[in-house]
Amino acid sequence: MTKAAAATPHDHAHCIASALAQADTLCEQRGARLTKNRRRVLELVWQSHAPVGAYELLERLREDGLSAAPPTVYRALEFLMSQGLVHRIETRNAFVGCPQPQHEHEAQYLLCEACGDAVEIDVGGVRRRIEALAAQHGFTVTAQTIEARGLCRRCQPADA
Amino acid sequence: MTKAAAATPHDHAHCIASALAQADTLCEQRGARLTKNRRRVLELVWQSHAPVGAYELLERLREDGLSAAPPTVYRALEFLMSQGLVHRIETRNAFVGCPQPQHEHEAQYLLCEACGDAVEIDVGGVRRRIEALAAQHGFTVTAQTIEARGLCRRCQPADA
DNA sequence: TATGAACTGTTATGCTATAACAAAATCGGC
DNA sequence: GCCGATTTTGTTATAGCATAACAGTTCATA
Ligand SMILES: [Zn+2]
Ligand SMILES: [Zn+2]
Ligand SMILES: [Zn+2]
Ligand SMILES: [Zn+2]
Repeated sequence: MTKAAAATPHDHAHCIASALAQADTLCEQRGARLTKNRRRVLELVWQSHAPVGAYELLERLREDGLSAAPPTVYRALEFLMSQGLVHRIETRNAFVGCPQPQHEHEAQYLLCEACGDAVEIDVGGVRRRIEALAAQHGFTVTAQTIEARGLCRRCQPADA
Repeated sequence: MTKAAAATPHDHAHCIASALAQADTLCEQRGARLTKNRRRVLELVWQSHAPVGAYELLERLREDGLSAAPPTVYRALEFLMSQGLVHRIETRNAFVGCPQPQHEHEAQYLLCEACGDAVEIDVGGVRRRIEALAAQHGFTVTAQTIEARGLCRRCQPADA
């Protein structure tokens, strides 16, 4: 790990297992093919709650002894994102698993600059507010990126 | 130009002149050194309202006959951003001039996917809403990136 | 004009992402 | 099961974005 451990201690094995199980179910339902590679990349993405770069995933794949090149990873990520199983963190050029892949959505994120964790949130109405204001400019919104950086609960300075 | 012309026809020469004049004044006031290179990069950034990549700026600098390498551009951009004269568009790895550099602020952007233009907006209260929700998660926000993509007024499909 | 601080030049390198094409696996109809 | 069409994967090469490191220059000011 290049970053500190996950901000919130918890049964992370459960996070991983749950994410993979959901992915299996969803892809089954949708007739999408969660192939071995794709599933493995998803599992690697879920190794932590901190977004992970494509080339770090590539290293992990290679540690498996697999033959892998950048397109291997990027294709898998493209598929996983198309299925809503993974989101891209624009301000980090990195990827993180989605805990709520059942319903399609764009995620909003809190990104801890100390431990690296990404927390997906839903700031109710914010997207609609932005769409409404955009409309006043004659602008039709099709996608939004909302990412906040700062310090998570566990990484607050001690004098808080 | 690699993109279509600016979405809104207007006296863009005025945009450029105004931006440079404001930059001169602000840097003067602040004792910041708006050197020749930095001023030239700012002028180049302002050639359009569409965010421009660092390497495109580099090309333009070289067309001036100047010796320039990537750090030349990135250093200038770093300075201009530190002075609030330029904002970075995360979802495009590109940079755009700020029309309101007097007061320090983080910008929110509408990005047209057709003509490339970036419109800086202020969605009142959205940042505070996000900060408030973050606080509920024990999260202290220090910076936010809010970028919406879609179609600007002039780029709407004809059947609208 | 000496001196330190800020800025710039230059070379090299690292990280992120995709193009292009060949090979293999998978699926559906026969 | 076999075959052609489609999808996925392998492989090589390259494009695009950003910074490290160090040397040289300019600038403010004492
Ligand atoms: Zn977990
Ligand atoms: Zn943290
Ligand atoms: Zn203009
Ligand atoms: Zn447009």
